[in-house]
Amino acid sequence: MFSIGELSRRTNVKVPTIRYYEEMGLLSEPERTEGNQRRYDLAGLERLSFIKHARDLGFSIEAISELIELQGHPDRSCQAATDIAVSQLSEVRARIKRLRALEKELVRISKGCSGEGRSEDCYVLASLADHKLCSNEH
Amino acid sequence: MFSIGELSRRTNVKVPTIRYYEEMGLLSEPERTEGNQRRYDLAGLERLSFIKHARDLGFSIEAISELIELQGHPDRSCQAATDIAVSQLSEVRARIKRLRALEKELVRISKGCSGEGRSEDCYVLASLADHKLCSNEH
DNA sequence: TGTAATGTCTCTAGTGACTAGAGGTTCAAG
DNA sequence: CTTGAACCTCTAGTCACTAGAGACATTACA
Repeated sequence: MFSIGELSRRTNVKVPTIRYYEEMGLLSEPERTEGNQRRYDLAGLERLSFIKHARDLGFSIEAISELIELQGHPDRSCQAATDIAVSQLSEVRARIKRLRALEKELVRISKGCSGEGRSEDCYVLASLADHKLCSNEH
Repeated sequence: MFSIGELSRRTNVKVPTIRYYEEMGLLSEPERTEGNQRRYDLAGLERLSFIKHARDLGFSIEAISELIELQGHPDRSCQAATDIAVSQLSEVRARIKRLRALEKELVRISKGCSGEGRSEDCYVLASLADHKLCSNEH
């Protein structure tokens, strides 16, 4: 049995975040000491590790809720879990694509100005003011 | 002179967002009709286009504030503007890097499960539960 | 056993960048 | 002059936390 601080250290999830997950229903309410402090067991640790890992991979709290639901029903089909993972993947890919366009644009804008001139003539500011100077859509 | 709705249509920025930008100090308070409705001129339109473009490129409201500050002082050095653009660029690159790691991981996890089995044996769920199954750090 | 330091409790409010909705007023077209 | 769309302000909600206040519990050490 460990305290919330101990759990925090072992999972790298901050204490208030653990309490937040509990409030959101991702973690079931743990046992308490006589003095009302939370005490966790191994199952609690594993559950939190699962959540942490999924969050690190960018899954939303809602998606994680669904995944946990599934874990609780080992006999059910795991199609839903696969769907969630696949849709998460395509979201990540979409974000990458978008960021690459931004990167290109920012490189172009940054290169245009040495930072030595007066802001009146700054290419960075001009580029932002006038979309027509942009090389691609975004 | 155009109304807030007209401005919204021309810039593709939603009406409540325009009001929000005004509240945040990005847009100066426009003239009003006798009936208290906002009326914008060309300067207002250009200012909002600038903000929109910068937001699309991922600049924060705060960064945009600074850029607008600079625009208001054409005689000042534009080093600050360049700095902001460069740091934005490196942030974008960092995000891309991270997302690419996640992408790789999600591909691996998704491939591991056809979605046909029972959730008990699902590789997606197993991967999330056990970080050791991961191929890389994240 | 006493005490001090650290940890934990609940609760409220703040973050960023909006978005939604209520309830009321003004404008432009016909 | 009427109707309906657009506009006004204000409050509250979103997501996933984070920060802080003020009170209570636990632990380490003397």
